[in-house]
Amino acid sequence: MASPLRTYHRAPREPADRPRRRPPVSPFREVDPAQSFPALEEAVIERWRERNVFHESVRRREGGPRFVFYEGPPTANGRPGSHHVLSRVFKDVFPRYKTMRGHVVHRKAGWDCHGLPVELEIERELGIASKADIERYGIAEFNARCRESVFAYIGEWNRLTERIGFWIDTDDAYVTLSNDYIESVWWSLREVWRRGLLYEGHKVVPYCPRCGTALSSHEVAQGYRDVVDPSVYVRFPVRGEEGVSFLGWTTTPWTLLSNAALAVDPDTTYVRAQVGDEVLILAEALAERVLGEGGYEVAERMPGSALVGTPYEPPFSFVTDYGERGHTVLEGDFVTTDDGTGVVHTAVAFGEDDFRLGERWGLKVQNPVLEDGTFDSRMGPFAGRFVKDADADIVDALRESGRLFRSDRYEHAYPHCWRCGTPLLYYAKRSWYVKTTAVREAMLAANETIAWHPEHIKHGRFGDWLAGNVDWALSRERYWGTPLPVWRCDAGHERCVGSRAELAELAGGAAPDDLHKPFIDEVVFGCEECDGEMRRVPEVIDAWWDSGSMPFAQWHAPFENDALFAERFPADYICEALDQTRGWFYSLLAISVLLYGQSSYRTVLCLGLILDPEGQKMSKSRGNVVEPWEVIDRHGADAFRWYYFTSKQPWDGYRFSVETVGEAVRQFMLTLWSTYRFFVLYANVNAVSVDAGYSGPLTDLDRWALSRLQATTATAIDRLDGYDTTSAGRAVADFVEDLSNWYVRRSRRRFWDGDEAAFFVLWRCIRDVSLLLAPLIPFVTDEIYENLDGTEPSVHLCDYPEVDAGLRDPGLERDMQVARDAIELGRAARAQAKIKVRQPLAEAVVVAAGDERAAIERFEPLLLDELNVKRVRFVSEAEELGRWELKPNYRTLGPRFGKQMPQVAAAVAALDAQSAAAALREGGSVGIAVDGHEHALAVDDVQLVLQPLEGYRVERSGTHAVALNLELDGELRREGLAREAVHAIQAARKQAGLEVEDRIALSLGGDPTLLDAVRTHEGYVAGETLATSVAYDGAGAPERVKIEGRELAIGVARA
RNA sequence: GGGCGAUUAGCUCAGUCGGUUAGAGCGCUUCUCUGAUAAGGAAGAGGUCCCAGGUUCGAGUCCUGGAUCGCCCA
Repeated sequence: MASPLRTYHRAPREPADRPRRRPPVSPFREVDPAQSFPALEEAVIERWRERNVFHESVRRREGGPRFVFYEGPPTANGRPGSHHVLSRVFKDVFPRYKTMRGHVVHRKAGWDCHGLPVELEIERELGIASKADIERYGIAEFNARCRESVFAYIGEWNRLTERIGFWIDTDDAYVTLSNDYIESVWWSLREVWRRGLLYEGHKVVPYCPRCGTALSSHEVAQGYRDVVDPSVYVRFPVRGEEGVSFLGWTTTPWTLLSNAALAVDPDTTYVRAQVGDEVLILAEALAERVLGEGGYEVAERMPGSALVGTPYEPPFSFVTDYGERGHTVLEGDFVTTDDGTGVVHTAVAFGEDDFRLGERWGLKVQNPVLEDGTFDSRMGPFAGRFVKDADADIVDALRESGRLFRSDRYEHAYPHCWRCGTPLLYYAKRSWYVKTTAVREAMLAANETIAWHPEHIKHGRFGDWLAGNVDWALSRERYWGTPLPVWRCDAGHERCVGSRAELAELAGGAAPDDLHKPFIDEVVFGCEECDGEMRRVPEVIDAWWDSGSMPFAQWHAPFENDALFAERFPADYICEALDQTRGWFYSLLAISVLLYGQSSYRTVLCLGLILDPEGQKMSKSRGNVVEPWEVIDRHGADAFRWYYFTSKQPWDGYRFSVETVGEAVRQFMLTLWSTYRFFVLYANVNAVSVDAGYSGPLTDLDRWALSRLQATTATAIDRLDGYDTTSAGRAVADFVEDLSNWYVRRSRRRFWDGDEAAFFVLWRCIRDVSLLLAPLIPFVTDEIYENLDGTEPSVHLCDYPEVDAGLRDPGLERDMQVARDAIELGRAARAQAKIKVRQPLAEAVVVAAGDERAAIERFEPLLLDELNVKRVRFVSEAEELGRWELKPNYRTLGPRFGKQMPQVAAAVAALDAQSAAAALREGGSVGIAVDGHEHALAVDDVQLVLQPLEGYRVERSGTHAVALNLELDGELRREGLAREAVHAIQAARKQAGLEVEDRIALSLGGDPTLLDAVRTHEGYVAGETLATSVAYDGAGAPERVKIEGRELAIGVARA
């Protein structure tokens, strides 16, 4: 009797010899299943170098539409970390994508060279710690060392940049320290100056006493830390009134040494509170909080205005001359009753409110603190001490003098120098400002033109920041920076120099070879307005102005390259971490609005922080930093990139470790790789060549895969256009999953048989996936492309796939989904019945009607095979398997009935479900009455849910269900046993160490029922196990297994 | 103290316009399959969708208040 089972082995086909449209792409290079991705990537990099792929990818698009990318310059004086990898791969992916979409994307690298961090590094190297030390050491020498140090790690940066596949032109990088760059920056400042927007002001500024310089607001923003400061309540005795004191409050006791006045709010109610035998004056609203409930009695109430003018005794008397109104109570509009006592201690030189109050009332500015943050010689025992360190002793002194009312600890965020960590002082200083407030409205308008990702930054963090904009504190009293190009004479005449030529002309010679300090300071010239001598002011500028000037300064515009600048302004895309909101994102916007009245970027992607797996920020001090090389060496750059691109929306931050990247490899990269390997393996085994223009017959499964590919392509394009790698990547990953675990699994036999259509479809899908993902994971995709196609020298020189509408078949995709659902139901039914898939069953009963039935019928062979059943029987009515239940479809009925929904639901429940279901499934309608009105419900208005009857092996989902007939006859049983035997023989082959293609002589023995089953299906068994002969004399064969309690002895020998 | 964001299974994350049975992957348990796979398939366990109010016929989703965490600012 002929076996009903097919034999799947065939001899490899001869290579096809018909004409091809393109060169043969087979045989393919063999693929190592245990390929090391890091090693593969190194090889791909080598190939990119040899073929000059990056530059070629740009060159080929010259003349195409332009996509402008600006590189936010990092500083190369430290090692790059995992967070740099994050921003660099996101900077890479969209330029790559746009290039494949036909844009020309020039990518000029840049390095940020100036600034305090660089100076600090040198100070550490030299073992010095103050500006005086630097000047002693020599500014020329110091700056020379800074110049070297900014490129100390450039080799490492370039190595990492190349290794992670960040394509950027590092050979043509802009550097902010070059004379050309500085000159462009000067030009920008001169433009600002000419419009009267660059001014020197005397303001209280956040000041780092260690670095000896003021900080801009966006620098201050970087350095808030939680600290515990003293919180002291101090008596300020009313002069001439024994036992009566104002009660003041401060968290900076060191400023009490220069107390100049007290401030009260004129409209707030104050009280004289009797506490024991003393009287304290403070705001009524705060009395209870400060003095305790019942701890005092109110002796008198008065408005703050009644207190103004009252003289008092200051807490210390080192300096007493604060002018006429010194040490009296003043009116202050900033006084609140939020905390403290409502009586505000004022020290003119420290604090913005204090300073304004002093200006308003003519208080004399006495600043007893030197620029290094220590008290000057007037301050008695505190002279020479750093102010913050003196707090405790000052509190002690107050306690001894009886002035201290209470001392607590107060935890709050206080700004620290973002580089050196020293607590900042708010300190009255002269400083240069750019009047950005003059263009605030223009900045807000420009912000409207920017596409922010995530969107909430636009009107949230960034918009708020712009709305509350203050003038940009531009100057730094430091050494290594772009010199502020302002020259001034003793009479105060000012000249801002906007170019080297202008400077040379003024100085009657050449501009210095190096525009930095100290050389620039040697340039002196005569004043045009008086006979004075013009000397440069000593300051350098905020390095953020440098980086924000890159749109023009990278080209040395406007001195040259005007055309280049014009065509590459503004940027289409920039990307940095979220902390640049007030950094580069701001400096770019502010400067371009000042100079050009528009934003210098159209789209900006903000990236989140890198956290460790516990959600803690990664920092050297915590020791939880993941070094990028660790990840790259272990899992590879593609895995690293893939993790960043697809694990979540990038601005939410990453909980990150080497292991989480490994998970990305296992989940996706290996699936892709083994699908690819499968293709190559069988293409080579069968010597199949693929015709890229194959137009022969295709199965539904083939057309399904190609349709899914088109849908995936459409999604990828749509999402990448929206700067969303996360859903683009996930969509492609879903497709690869379908390809691997459905298309390939369902098509295995066709691949064994060398089926031309199957090879074409799989080839096309994998090749297209390599194109779709090339911007995201540029290495492995290039490897795959190279092997499968190779028309171009690299995948990165290809066009991004377009959607081929002709291959789209949404109906087919829907039908396949229905069939897969039904198969899943059947498998669940098998699992429930505990019947192995190896055991064939006679029948699957499927409840389905209409489109669903058509879909399942279409894929009946799939169903038969997946469920290992002999036939499918459809029943359109469910009576046999269960009962229908009717539920209202809220989605359609809700909008129609609104408030009446509960009545509708009741009416639906009251219907006779079986007859209603029958009517609806035949396309009819059913009527319900609501409030006396008749309404017709169509099939979409209800959900039909099948409730299975007891005692059936039924799995159901919504309107369809699958039941299995579990009855086994002798034939089914024999077939099941034959399959079990094959399973056991395969294991024995493996055990015997045979290769998969080895032919064997098989001898079997043991239980007669088993032998009978094998005899019946001998052809099948022999075919499956590659047996050239089967003997039934193997009672003594070495391998013994039990199949359903019966013994089988197996002997395999290489034939 | 203010602004912005987040909070969904043990973990990492989806969840569309508000629609009534909230999903996936990983991990775990059990079973299964294996002639590509470090794989695949099935079942199971695992959820007060941070809490409390409110709007609504109906809230994970919208509104208000609060909690916790992060960032930014004072």
